[in-house]
Amino acid sequence: MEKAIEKLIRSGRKLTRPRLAILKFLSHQHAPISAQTIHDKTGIDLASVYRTLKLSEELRLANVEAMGNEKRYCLAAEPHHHITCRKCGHSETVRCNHVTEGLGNFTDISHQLTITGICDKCRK
Amino acid sequence: MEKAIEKLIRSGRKLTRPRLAILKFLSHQHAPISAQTIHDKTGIDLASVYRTLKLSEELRLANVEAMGNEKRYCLAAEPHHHITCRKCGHSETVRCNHVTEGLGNFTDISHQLTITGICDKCRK
DNA sequence: AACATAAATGCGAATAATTCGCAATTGGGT
DNA sequence: ACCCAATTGCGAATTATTCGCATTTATGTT
Repeated sequence: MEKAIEKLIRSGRKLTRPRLAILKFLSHQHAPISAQTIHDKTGIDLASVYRTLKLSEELRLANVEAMGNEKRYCLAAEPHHHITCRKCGHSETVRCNHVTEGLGNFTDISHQLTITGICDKCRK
Repeated sequence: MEKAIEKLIRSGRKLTRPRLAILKFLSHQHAPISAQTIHDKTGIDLASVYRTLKLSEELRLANVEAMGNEKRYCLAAEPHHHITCRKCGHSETVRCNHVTEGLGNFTDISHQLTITGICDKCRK
């Protein structure tokens, strides 16, 4: 989380109470989480949650994935992804060696790997 | 595309005109595309486009990624992903060896890798 | 080849997700 | 402690996605 806060400040933004609360909250999650849920759990205004998440995406403090019809976020800290059960939603962590240098004609690479499967509890 | 059609039929669904048109349209894209765009270009009713895309996601005929605030789809044909420029949106294809067998406690794996970067044209 | 019928479409209306506008507040420098 | 641009919170607006239902259409059967 420290890294995210640093980046935020280095970008010239203010480290506000809501932003800190959201980053802190995100840092405690073990699975990607939606704006609505962050709002529900932290009480921070939904529009502000969206603004912070959008900013976090831009500054790449957080990664996003499409789950159902909402976006879910997690801190882009250590190289990792999640694998999520398509039946029950249970998530586990998957380590990964991020590619960050270059790929083809592209530089400044960022990536998000969304993995789904069926977990052992759901496998009948 | 043939593979997608096969899967669709094997699932017991009808191979309808709109579904075929959408799959065909998707198969011609070189970058993931939104429901709205499919509707615009094919004239198929937006609700039907959504229904077909949702079904395609469920049957895993197509992969989805979150781009901006809409979902974008591409056929889940040969193992590949896209890398997209965060400035201009330009996409290129990235080959990949899909993991499909098992990962941790999970089976029946599906994954979607969303990669962004800055393309050479945008790199000043 | 026409028939029956469950599945799918198209349309309009509803809901959910996300963003906007603006007055009030606040973090970070001086 | 003061200033001021950045940010918040709220409500209203948009945009994305889904629903309900009458009509149409694939597909199996005669």
